[in-house]
This record gives sequence, structure tokens and C-alpha cells, in this order.
Amino acid sequence: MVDHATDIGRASAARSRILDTATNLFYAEGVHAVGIDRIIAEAGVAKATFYKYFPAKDELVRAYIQNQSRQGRAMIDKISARSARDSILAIFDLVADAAAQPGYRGCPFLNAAAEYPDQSHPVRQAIDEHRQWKRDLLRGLLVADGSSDSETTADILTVASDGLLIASHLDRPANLRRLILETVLQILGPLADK
Amino acid sequence: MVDHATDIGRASAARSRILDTATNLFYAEGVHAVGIDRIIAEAGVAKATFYKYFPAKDELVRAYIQNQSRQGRAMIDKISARSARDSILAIFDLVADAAAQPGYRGCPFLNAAAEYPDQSHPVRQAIDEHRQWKRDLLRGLLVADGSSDSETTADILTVASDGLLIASHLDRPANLRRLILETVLQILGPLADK
DNA sequence: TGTCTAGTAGACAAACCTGTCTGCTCTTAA
DNA sequence: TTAAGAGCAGACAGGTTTGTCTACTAGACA
Repeated sequence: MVDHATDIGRASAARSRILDTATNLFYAEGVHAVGIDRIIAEAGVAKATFYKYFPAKDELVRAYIQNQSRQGRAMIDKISARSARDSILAIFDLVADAAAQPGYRGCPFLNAAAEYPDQSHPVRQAIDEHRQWKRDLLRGLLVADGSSDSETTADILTVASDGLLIASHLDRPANLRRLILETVLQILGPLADK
Repeated sequence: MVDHATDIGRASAARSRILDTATNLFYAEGVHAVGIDRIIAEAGVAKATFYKYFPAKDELVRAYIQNQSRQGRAMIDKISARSARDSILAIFDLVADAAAQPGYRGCPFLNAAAEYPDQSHPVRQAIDEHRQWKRDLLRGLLVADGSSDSETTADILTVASDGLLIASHLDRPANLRRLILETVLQILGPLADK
């Protein structure tokens, strides 16, 4: 099998530019609020090129969600903690890190889900996939932490995570890091077994 | 001051029809996804009448939010509990009641906020007002319940409320009522003082 | 009878949306 | 040298958006 020069970057430069531009615009202003024309203009790409890689706008939105999911996983993969409990705390701390960023506008998955009422829509399915992955991750860590009911506690941690993402965006509490710590410790137990 | 016949209903029938129709459509399909033409058609109202009562679409959206807020307060006002703690539990139980309704699509305030990136937008301000009202309500109940740190606990209850609203919509857990109870009791303390 | 108000019906403008299609240039590989 | 693929530029179609404006109807009241 011979190498094709165009395969060197795996994804074409034009496609990457489209996806990067769409990621920034969709996150900052919402999916319905950003049109194709604006994306191709800011990405410096021809319309025909856009429709070659993304046959419909919804497919770009789906790629946007998967892109956000990939980036979110990468952030979590970088964490190196000494214990399962420390890993959970570090994951929740990412919310505070994100909220401290300049253009922070809440959770991209929650924001996008609000714009897609139909539960069976491919975009919603991509969001569900990410949420399922995150819940499974938390449940695994709870098992390693010796949780007596990892299923229920994973659900409660998911509730806490979503609620903190909402709070960090809509309410912007003064001491977000402290609120995160208090919330998580109340769920895991302050000085629980190991 | 003489009574005007047109004041009998306080708000005109046409205006009410517009707001009711918009409330249903905005909640079910999202704000950006529903156009003026559709609202006036389903409300059976002339375009001029619409623009007489709502000079711009955003003013209708603001009225929609305030309408939802009014309805939400009415639900909570109906609660008659024996203690502050029971009141809090009853308020959280409203989430399960709402989620059991046929056309449930999550929290109207969270969904609308996701469509308005600008924090200073009148629609966002109306959402903030409702959130502030609800937080103050919870904090008052916590004080009555003898909470030692009602400020922090009100923040955590808000986190739980938002998280449960998200979960009830996106994840639809099998036993939502049990998840709500476990989450709230973990925050208030299972068999705490009083 | 005459006037005022609320409302209906619908044309219209100007912008914007998604998606298709034609024609051109440039690079790379055979 | 030539052929193919990648990309650029932009016109175009058909629909939808918000918002304005004109012309008409029906009821209340003085």
C-alpha cells in the first residue's frame, strides 16, 4: 500500500480549518445562531469544499460534538492522581479550570442538547455517547474507591457535575473551587474509608 | 375613573392567545427554532396585532420566560408542608412531577439560557431574576430548618436542582424520585437535627 | 349617526438560511 | 507532459426570517 501525500495530515487542512472555526463559533454563539456562510468565510474555505466534507450542517454539528468530546477526554487523560478519589476530585476541578477561561460559556454538550429537542437526532445521540462515557468513567473510579453503591453514587456525581457546570456559567459564584470541593466531599463522604 | 369594557379581561384575549401559543412552541421546540409566522398562525392572530403587543420577538421571549416563572411560582405556592424541610423536599419533588408529564423537555430556563450567549441580554436577565428568586426561597427555608451555613447549602441545593433537571431530561434515570430523595437527603443530612 | 378602538388579512421589503452547480487555479504523481 | 484531485470564488435557487404597512371589518360608546 503506497502512501498518498494527501494522507500525511490524515485530515485535510481545509477540513480541520472548518471544524476548528465551527467549534469556536458554535460554542461561543450557539448552533442555530451560526450559519454556514459565516463558517466558510471565517475558515477561508470555498462552499464546495465545505459540502464535500460535511454533506449537511447537522453532520458538522455532530463532528463538533465529537470534537468537544475528544478534547474533554484528552483533558481527563492528562490527570495523574494517586488515588481514585483524587482522580474524581481532579475531574471536578476541571470545571473550575474551564470556568476561569476567558470565553467560557458553560458546557458545550448541555448547550447543544438544549437546541435539539428530538432525542433520537444524531446530534443528541453523540451527546448521549459522551455522557455515557463520563458516567462509566466515574462509576469505575467509585468502584476503585470502594463505594458501596457505585451506581447510585455515579448518578449523584453526574447530577453534581451538571449542576456545577450550570452554576459556573449562569451564577458565577464567588468561590467556585470551594463550592465544587464541598459538593463533591458531601457526596463521597468527608473523611470516608480510604 | 370610568371602567373601560376592554379592561374587563385585563389582558386582551389576542395577547393571551399569542403568549400561550408561544409558551407551548418555545418550550417544545426551542426559541430560535420557532418563527413569528408560525406563532401568529397557530394563535389565529393578525401580524399587526402581534407587533402591537410585542414590538419585537425578543420581548415575546422575555414574556415567555416571565410566564414560565409565574407558573413555576404558582406550583411552589400550592405546596403546604409541615416543616421547612418538608417544603424543600416537596419543591424537589416537583421535578419528578414535571418529568412525568407527556411533553417534558427539561427546564425552560436552562434551555432558553443556552440560546442566549449574551449575559446582559434582557432574556438572560429575566432568567437570572427567576434563579435568584428560587435561591432566596431555598435559603429562607434552610434558615428555618436551622442550617448552620445557609448560604453554601443554598448554593449546593441549586446545583442539585439544576443537575436533577438535566438528568430528568437527558438521562431519564429509572427511579428518578429515589435519585432526587437520595441527593437532597445527602445534602441536608439524613436524620439531622430537628 | 359618527367616531374610536381592536382586530383581521395579507402584501411587501430586506436580509438570511441551506444546498447545488459551474468554472477556475494549483499541486502532485505517473 | 499530462491527468487527476484538492481547493477557491461566487452565482443561483428556493425557502424562511423579522418587521412594516395598507386596507378592511366589527363592536362600543357618545
